[in-house]
Amino acid sequence: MTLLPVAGPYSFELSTERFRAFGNDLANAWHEGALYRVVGARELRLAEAPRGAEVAPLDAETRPVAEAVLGLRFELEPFYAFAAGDGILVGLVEALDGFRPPLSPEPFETLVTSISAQQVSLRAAIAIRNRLVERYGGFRGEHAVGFPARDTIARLSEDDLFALGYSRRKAQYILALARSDLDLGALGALPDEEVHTLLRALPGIGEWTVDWFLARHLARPRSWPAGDLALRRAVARFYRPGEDLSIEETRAMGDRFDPFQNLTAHYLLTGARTAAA
DNA sequence: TACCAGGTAAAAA
DNA sequence: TTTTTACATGGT
Repeated sequence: MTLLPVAGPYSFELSTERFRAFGNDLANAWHEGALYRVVGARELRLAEAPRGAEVAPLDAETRPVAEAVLGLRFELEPFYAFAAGDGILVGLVEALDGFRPPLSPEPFETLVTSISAQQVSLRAAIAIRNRLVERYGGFRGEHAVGFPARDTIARLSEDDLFALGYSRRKAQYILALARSDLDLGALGALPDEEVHTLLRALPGIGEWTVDWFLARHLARPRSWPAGDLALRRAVARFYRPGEDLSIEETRAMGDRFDPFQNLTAHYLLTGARTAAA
């Protein structure tokens, strides 16, 4: 299946950069110019279509997933207008023209992925998480494997997860999340603050994890993961070269990007990775 | 070989 | 209340 993005600024190359930056992700697999992801019992293939090419419409189950992982839910024009008034951002949006941050379409997967990434490098996190997907995943496509279902994980033991390379603490966090009675799908109807309150009641889910959940799953425009080490460094690189920014300093920096903190964070991170501007 | 990497909770001070 | 420590792995 091939998909041509909707109208408006869009760069397939930049918007999918994240899926190539930290090693291959079994649940969001990149292979020869296309992104593969399992939806239900099918494998979705997302690639850039030639201009004017005939594109088969997606069904109601796959379309929202495709739009999420391709970043199509973000509108760039208002952000670009805002960025024109910031001497640093104006260079970033020019260098990254058409970049729309991909969203993580499934809430349970989003949180397990974040727990996997706590404290360790993203390459280490992907390696460990890939073993979870390989061992307990759902439908196996040609390139991608469906992320393990919440109830599949709920039935595992701490030792099962420890054997994959998770710390015992993280194994407990993942089991507690899977077994909790929280309706993760209902969080999207709540304001940012209530999502924070509900998720942070779970062990192992702190401010950073919820900030990224709001940013990358719920696409909340004002989410600003000030505790994120890579974001702190990216902010410093572009706005305070040579300095190290504390979490508090980084949080304070977020105010100047209101109400585009989420897009700004993604442009700074991707800009730092791709040596833009 | 060390040390660091897109945190969090619990212990210690 | 604030600071320090343990955590397991992958990459350099």
